[in-house]
Amino acid sequence: MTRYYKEYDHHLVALDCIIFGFDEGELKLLLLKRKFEPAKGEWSLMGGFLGKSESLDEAACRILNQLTGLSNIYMKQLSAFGDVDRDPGARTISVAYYALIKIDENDRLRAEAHGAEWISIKRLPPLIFDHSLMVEKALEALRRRTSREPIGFELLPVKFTLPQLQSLYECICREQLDKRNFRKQILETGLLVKLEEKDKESSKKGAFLYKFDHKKYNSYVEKGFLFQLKVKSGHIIKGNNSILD
Amino acid sequence: MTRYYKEYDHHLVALDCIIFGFDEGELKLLLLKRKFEPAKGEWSLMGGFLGKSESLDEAACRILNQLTGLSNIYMKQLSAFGDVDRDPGARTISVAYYALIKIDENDRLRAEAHGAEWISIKRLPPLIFDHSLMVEKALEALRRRTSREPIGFELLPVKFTLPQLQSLYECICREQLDKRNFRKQILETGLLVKLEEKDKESSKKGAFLYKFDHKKYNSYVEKGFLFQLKVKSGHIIKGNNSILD
DNA sequence: ACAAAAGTGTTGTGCGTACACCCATGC
DNA sequence: GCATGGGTGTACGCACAACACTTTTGT
Repeated sequence: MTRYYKEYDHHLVALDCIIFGFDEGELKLLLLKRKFEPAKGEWSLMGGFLGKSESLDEAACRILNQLTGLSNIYMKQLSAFGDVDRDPGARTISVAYYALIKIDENDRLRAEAHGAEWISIKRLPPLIFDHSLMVEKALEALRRRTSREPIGFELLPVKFTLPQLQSLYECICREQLDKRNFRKQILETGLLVKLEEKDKESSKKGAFLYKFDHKKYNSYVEKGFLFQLKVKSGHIIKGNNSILD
Repeated sequence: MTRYYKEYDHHLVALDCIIFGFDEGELKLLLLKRKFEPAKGEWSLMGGFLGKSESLDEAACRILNQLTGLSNIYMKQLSAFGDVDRDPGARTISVAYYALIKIDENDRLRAEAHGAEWISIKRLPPLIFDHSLMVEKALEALRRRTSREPIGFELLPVKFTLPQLQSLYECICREQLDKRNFRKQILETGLLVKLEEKDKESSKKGAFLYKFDHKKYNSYVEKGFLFQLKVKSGHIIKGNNSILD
């Protein structure tokens, strides 16, 4: 189909996925040890190359699916990374995506079968190339988006407790929240449905389970209502003069 | 330098620039009529292709410079656009950047020499390919960023009046602002320096000129202070289910 | 009975919002 | 002298932040 633009350079285009999960009260990333040169054996994001007949979004979903077996996942483009020497293997433009997934046992096992591991963002190892930069930017994007959109639920099981939800928000925005204010604020939205069941995993008393009312949320969105959780959406980073957003 | 990844597809990578300016009380875009096929003669963003030995950021700056002659411009990456058929000329990945520039006479003349025109965002013509989508996303990004960062000053002359600044913010957030509240809020930041001079262009009485205190702002940023202008940062768009941010 | 986590209301205050009149100047 | 746009202060109400005790149940 190339009929025009013949005289211009062509480039490898890669996709890299920053895969967020929430488990054991910690925000985690799914990382893997690279299985090929260059940088074989070092920690890396899950990545792959763009094919001729797939869009960027499709390629990102394909790559996420390869590692996790999951589809229909919350996934957003983060940014393109295009420094000339970012990948020592070859000039490669990488488009990074971040994904939010609900970790469960199946995913965990499948990921481990691929040599992947869930690692807390508090204990990240050094990553290859510019992957650490991607992770940093993904965290900033996650924080900003959390203050505009109820995306926390993408990281929790369908049924979750309010203490769990609060703990997740505390991880994302890196500060303690007041239990009463948090519950009031989140319940006021009317987007949580209280269930009859209790979860007794983490306390003797047990905490009521809730689920997120996606239908109601979508109807709010259609009406143009804005969901705003008042949460620190991220500090300006010292010396952050990058041209990247 | 390609030593690895030989078996993967290579792609054309384009850059497209959404160039914002503010003039005659309106937010404007610098658009041009395409000079080559396909879609010759139609309205388009300024664009170009990524070369072998330049980063994405560098290429975007080069392309902006070609059209405007300007460098050291406020410019941020918006997003990569990668639908398979987005450009009928050939499979092309486009990375869009938005730029904020201070329109002055010189720029205007140079732009016109290239067949470019400043067009109000209220009167945009249809654009080629997915360029209208890019513009829409750039506007959303501009609105969000305006609420987090004092970027309005990038669109005004070095010396500007408060009525001018207010008018700019009103254009960006699409609502009338109260004069007294606006002035109070913006002056409270301590980031504006009042000059002795007045601008008499737009009123008999004349309005005092101010300049933005970049040094003070940078020192605030270093200290981690957050600049927050309380302005509508953009509505959720109905049916906006794109995977793109 | 005690430890550990869940659940529940009230009060003060600071910030955002609403609002109306005088001033300076050119024509 | 009048029309045009620039400049200024206050009062109210609401939404956010701070805060402590009771309940349940497993051991």
